[in-house]
Amino acid sequence: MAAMRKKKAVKTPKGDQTRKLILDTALEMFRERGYEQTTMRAIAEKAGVSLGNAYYYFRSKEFLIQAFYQTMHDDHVALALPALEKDDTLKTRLLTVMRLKIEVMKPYHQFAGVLFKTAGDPQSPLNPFADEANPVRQASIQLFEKVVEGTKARIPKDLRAELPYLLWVYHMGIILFWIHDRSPKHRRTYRLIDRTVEMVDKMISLGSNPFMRPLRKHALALVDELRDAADDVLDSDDN
Amino acid sequence: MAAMRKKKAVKTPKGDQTRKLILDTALEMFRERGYEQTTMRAIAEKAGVSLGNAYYYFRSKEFLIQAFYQTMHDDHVALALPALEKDDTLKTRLLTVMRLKIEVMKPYHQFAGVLFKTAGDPQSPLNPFADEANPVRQASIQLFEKVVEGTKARIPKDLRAELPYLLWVYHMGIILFWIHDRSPKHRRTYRLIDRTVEMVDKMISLGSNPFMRPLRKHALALVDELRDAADDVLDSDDN
DNA sequence: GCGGTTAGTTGAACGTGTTCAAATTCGGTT
DNA sequence: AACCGAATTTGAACACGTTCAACTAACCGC
Repeated sequence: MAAMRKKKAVKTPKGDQTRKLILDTALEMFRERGYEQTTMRAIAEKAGVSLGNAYYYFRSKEFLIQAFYQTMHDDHVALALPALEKDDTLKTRLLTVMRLKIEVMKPYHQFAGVLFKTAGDPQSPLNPFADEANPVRQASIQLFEKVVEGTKARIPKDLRAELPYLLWVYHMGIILFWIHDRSPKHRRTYRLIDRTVEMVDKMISLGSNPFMRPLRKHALALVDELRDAADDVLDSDDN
Repeated sequence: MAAMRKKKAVKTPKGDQTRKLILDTALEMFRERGYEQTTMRAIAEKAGVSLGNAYYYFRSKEFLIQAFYQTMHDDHVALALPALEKDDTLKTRLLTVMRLKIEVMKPYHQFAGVLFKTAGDPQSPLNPFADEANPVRQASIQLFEKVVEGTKARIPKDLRAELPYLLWVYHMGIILFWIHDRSPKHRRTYRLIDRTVEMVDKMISLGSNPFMRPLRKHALALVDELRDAADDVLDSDDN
């Protein structure tokens, strides 16, 4: 009941500055040496603060990953929103958003392997799938709401309501692929995006057809159930 | 080139015994207290060996997870093979295998959260998706080969060839769901299995239809590409 | 300016995963 | 029975993530 959801320990501009300094330093070192190779001590030293101070702003090393997520998302939105002004079909809008996401994450490719380390652990507070209330996840889904909103395509209400979430899951899948993708310039990922966006677009058209109503209802019910199961895990609080 | 793939350090019956002792102790403690809460020191102490000795048999704590995978798989096969003698349709065979898998893993539900912790990290030698040569994965796919082999259903060659792998991926998805499933007696997972096995069966029938050949080719090509991308990651060796 | 409350900062200490050189045991050979 | 090399076992040492009690700085009402 009385579980607090506050994350930021920042209360003053001074703290904001220190927090940013530590995060920037950490991300820079993650980029250069990877996550495991970067120690909290090294981050603190390079940032010119004490070890304990780093823990004042980031509850654990893993929380730096969440901050990284947040940063990536902010950058992504900053690029995507203006770009979305121009596109109008669902297909082009989705394509734009997906490509920009890869663009934004590019510098962190070798570090990104850890992103999914906690994704499967229901206990982890960083699991983006298991925590309905996770603000990064919320914000991320919101972007896909914008992708859907802006289209004139006729999409049934039930599907339209679920679509942002579905697209978000799809986008997580693409990121998972990208993490493993070693092809030069991530060509494979871009090709996969091209192909799958096409497929997604077709499936939405198909699924919007009145004839598909029963199947669609069935499939959406299944999706709901999957989501419920994942979200039910917020019972246990600490640890 | 000269990368060695040996995992077992066991050369004598004595070693086998100690290895088993350590593994059994570890799994028992994982069951009771979970993975994080169980320290290597505690395992060693309870098993009556030294800390270093545990590391002689298991390169790291994570490798105990792989051994756990292996154990689960062995148990699963031991139950599944006899059961498969009786079933003959693809649907019933798959249903049997899936239910037994959950049955076997049941005692480890709360520990199982860590199973997917490394699943997303391309670097990890434990990632079952990224290591084509992983013997546990091989053996696991083999079981699904048996599921497919035993059916008389007409399945096109190209699909039949890929099907065991596809079913294995499907089964990993179910496990991921099960990990998050907090419903009493895992009812939700069993229901999901019932539903999805039905769907899988229908999709195989559908996909086997000659009319679907172009779409099937297309989809299988995509699957191949996904697999390639995951497997390409075995370039880097140590660390 | 002063006292007090909160924000921010420090570094020592602890627990845990991991490594390693040295010691011990084992199985076979002479 | 003595010996040798390999397999096994040991425990101390190290590095790193994390915690925490104590300290300092900043701010606010008076």
